[in-house]
Amino acid sequence: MLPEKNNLRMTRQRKIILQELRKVDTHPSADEVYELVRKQLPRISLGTIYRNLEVLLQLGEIQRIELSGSLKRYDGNPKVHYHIRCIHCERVDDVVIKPTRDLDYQIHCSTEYQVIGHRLTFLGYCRECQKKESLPFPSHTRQLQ
Amino acid sequence: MLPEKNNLRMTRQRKIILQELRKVDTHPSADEVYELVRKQLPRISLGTIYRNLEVLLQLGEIQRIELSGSLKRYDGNPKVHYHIRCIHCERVDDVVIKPTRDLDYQIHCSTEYQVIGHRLTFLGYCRECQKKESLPFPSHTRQLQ
DNA sequence: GTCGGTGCAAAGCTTTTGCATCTGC
DNA sequence: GCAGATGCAAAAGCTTTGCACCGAC
Repeated sequence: MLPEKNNLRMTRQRKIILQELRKVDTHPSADEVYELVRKQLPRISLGTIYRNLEVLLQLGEIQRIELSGSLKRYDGNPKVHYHIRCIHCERVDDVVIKPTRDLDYQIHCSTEYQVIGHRLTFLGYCRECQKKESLPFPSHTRQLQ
Repeated sequence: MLPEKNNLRMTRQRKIILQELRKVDTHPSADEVYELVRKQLPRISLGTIYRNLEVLLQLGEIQRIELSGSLKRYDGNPKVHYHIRCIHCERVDDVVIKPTRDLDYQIHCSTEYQVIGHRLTFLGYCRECQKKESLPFPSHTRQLQ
């Protein structure tokens, strides 16, 4: 869905924010998007970043990942897919398995909710963090934050 | 796992916070826990709530749900289970299907992550919100925040 | 020309933290 | 009595918002 269809304008700022998000696979936070976009538009404000991320989200052009500790992360890939997050360094990667809607139907039947979809995020330690000595807790107490 | 095992003390505050969380199934936010506990301990501070929620989380006595818009919600049920969230009123309910670890193994094999577990949250409209006229967006543009 | 968008700065909210005092054990 | 915990208040994020000006269509 394109901005023009909703009385929205495709400004330079909006275009470059989307462009940068499509370019990376690091699932950046709003502040990281700000830093990326600032290389091309040094005078852009963080408020503009937030406002445009919200617009692009509502248009379905991007996704928001909300399981990452304190801040939200954005994903330039609008297609439904799953993520895996390192609970040590907070890095987020895409997961390659194919999403299913079977579960949604199952839940629709067992609750009174009108189910729209689901979010599935795996948690674990990434390759780099597995090598580190200083993992915060022994395995039996590891919390799935 | 009990506080005593970790050089931690079972203070009145900590005990009542856990008690209140076990009592409700509404997945309250930190501020809502504060309001619940204040009925019994009017002089407790919000800082104490946050510190204790963090301790109880690390002990595995409670869980934290982080998909709920701006603020985090807490669940007094420490067992692994899934949630469903209303994307209109932000209410969170438990889902009755049995969790599986098959997926974790599958992901472990297809990524370089050491997988610890997963979080699965369904999104939709609760019974009350389905009745409301003013749903924010037509169905084809509904975003899975 | 219009009205949506921007930059800037201030405000808003949630969460964390420093510190003196208190209290479980 | 000691170390962990608390209450209070201030600070620290992240995010939103008011407003005057700008620029896409």
